[in-house]
Amino acid sequence: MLTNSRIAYHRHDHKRCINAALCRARELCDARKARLTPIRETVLKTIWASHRPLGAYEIVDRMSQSGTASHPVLPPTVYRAVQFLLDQGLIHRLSSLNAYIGCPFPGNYHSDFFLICRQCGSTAECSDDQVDHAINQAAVRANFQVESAVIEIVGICPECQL
Amino acid sequence: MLTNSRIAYHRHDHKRCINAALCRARELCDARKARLTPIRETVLKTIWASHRPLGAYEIVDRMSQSGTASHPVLPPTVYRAVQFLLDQGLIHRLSSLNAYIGCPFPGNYHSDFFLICRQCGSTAECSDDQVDHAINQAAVRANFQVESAVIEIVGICPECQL
DNA sequence: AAAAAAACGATACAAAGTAACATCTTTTCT
DNA sequence: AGAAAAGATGTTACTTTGTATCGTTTTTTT
Repeated sequence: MLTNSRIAYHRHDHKRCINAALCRARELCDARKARLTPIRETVLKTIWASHRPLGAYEIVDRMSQSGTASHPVLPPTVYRAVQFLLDQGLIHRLSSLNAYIGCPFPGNYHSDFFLICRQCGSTAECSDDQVDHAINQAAVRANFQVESAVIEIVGICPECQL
Repeated sequence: MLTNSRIAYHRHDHKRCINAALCRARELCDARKARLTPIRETVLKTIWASHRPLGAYEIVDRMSQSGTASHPVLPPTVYRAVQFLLDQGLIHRLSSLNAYIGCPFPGNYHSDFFLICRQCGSTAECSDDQVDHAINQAAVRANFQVESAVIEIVGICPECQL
């Protein structure tokens, strides 16, 4: 099972996470000749800077408040950047929260699901063959051709259980 | 595996589905002393009458157009009825669609996931121990305490594959 | 029949997301 | 380099989805 749950739910130097994510994003976009513009990078950084998934308007607010921009940041700007980041697989959307979270392993193709803490909001991403297999089995029995899946598990993370 | 996929994706007398669902709903609410009022019943019927999940405003529109009501049906009315039906387990919400669908086996406690056809919108509900088990295994390994899950699979249904 | 609780009607509003178009920047082509 | 095309951003206005609030009606309880 591939997961960032060891990190996501426990104390760690989050600045390193952010830096690593930005680095990796630059690498990937470079390789794909996709343009990771300043705005897109800032949106990605803003998302990563939060320990929990951020809604689009939270991103708008945080970017506006950070004061680094001369213009106010407007919704379409953020939604466009978010769409780019989704297309590049650098972030994921959590349907049940209308919110976005950074992908800890972009580039590697993977199916994914999320463990969302109801208490603190911390969210880990997982990729697991067993889960994929079980879903596929069920789909096959229903003669259903799977294309994509939204799997969002809500519960209590290890830290909040203490 | 418990599922209505045999029915949901194929031709059948849908009026019987609707009637059965309404009957079952009355039974359950009766037993629970929950009040299945005319409005709530109409909302449930409207949801069941559609072969695909319905958004709240689609319910508003269909109920308004059906002309049986003297007043126009307003959003809060529908949202309240929807909340009641969700509480009673008579319908489910599909987060990825912002839409609602009737539960084919209310009353029996069951975890559930959905197979949503990208083409025609038909959606089947499934309950499967293998899937539950795989998810739980993954959660245990992350020390995560599962409380609920949103599992929505998108793909192509048997009919639309032909 | 009176009091309490539950449901509903209506207005107004909050939150999430997008269409359209003008402007600016980067890339491409010659 | 300079012109043309493509891509990204700024801005306004709007659509869709979902709620808070409060007054009224209906149902239940006592």
